[in-house]
Amino acid sequence: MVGRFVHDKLEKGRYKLTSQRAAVLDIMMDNRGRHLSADEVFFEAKTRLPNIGIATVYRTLEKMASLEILHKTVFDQGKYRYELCDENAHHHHHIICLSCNSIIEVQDDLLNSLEKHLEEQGYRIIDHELKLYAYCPDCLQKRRDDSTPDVSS
Amino acid sequence: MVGRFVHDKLEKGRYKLTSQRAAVLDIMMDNRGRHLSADEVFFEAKTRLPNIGIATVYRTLEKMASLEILHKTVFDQGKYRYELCDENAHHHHHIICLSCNSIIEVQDDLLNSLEKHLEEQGYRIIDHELKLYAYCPDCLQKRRDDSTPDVSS
DNA sequence: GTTATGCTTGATAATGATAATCACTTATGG
DNA sequence: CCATAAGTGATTATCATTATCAAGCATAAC
Ligand SMILES: [Zn+2]
Ligand SMILES: [Zn+2]
Ligand SMILES: [Zn+2]
Ligand SMILES: [Zn+2]
Repeated sequence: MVGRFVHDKLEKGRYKLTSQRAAVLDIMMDNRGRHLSADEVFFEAKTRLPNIGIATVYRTLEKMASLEILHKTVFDQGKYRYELCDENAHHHHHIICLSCNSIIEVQDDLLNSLEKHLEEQGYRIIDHELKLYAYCPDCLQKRRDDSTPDVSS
Repeated sequence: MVGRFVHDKLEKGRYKLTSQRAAVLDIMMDNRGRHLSADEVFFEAKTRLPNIGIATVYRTLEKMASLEILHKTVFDQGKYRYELCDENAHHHHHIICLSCNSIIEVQDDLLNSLEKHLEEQGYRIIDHELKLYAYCPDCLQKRRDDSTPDVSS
């Protein structure tokens, strides 16, 4: 079920689409919008291919990242997380809730003016990664509820 | 040689300024603008306190980060890096050169409009971290020099 | 002083994510 | 079929960080 997008990139690298690689890619596509770690992918992959080895998962994730099929990043530390690349050029950014640790994606791209400023100073900007640390609306609401004693009890 | 800034934060946490902690802080102050890993700090600390243990360095860096004396982040992965916090509230951002891996600091803060936009959506933004990946002017110049054959030889 | 209490330290072991190794299997092309 | 290379699973190695633990050193009571 891999799309042309992924197919082309694999062929360009002359890599075979084995069942293991297909399983990993399927998992990533089934979890679009989430950011999975290698062990999470491995756990899910075991349910589809019980004999798959953890090393293959690591190798596949690494390879797909080098082909720019997956984007590799680190939110917390000591652990990489992967997600499907945006097919259309520019990637997105992330808000990480300081309370529930949920990761919300931001599509706004108001960084162009900053990039332009720096290009004028002689840099050639290739990519950027923005992480905003915040409290999400849900958590803020929950906090309000908690501090408002329930009158009915 | 620790400033009032650091002193106050230590006292607030009721922590003693031992010779080991002072050594680590001195190293961080002597390397203002750089981003040191635990082993780099340990190596330098050994020249000042030959008996200092690696565990103490880790503990001290961790403690100083929790007191917001040091800022802890990860540029490459699998390794934390530390730097002194900006005393005046808002922190800075980083440009990482894709060629020489140098880290250049950016003071511009053109992210306010994005933050404002998100606050309107119900988020409470606390902090952000921006990493720009680029080629620095030096590396771009070097590349130009290399591709221009030397006529005089 | 002596003693008790708790913070701090250094050495070392444990942990945990990822990378490397290696023997075995599976395409693929002649 | 045979040769070559790619891919896999199991296992080990690596490396940064954390946990453990006994000893050292304060500070404050006794
Ligand atoms: Zn939240
Ligand atoms: Zn994302
Ligand atoms: Zn450079
Ligand atoms: Zn910095």
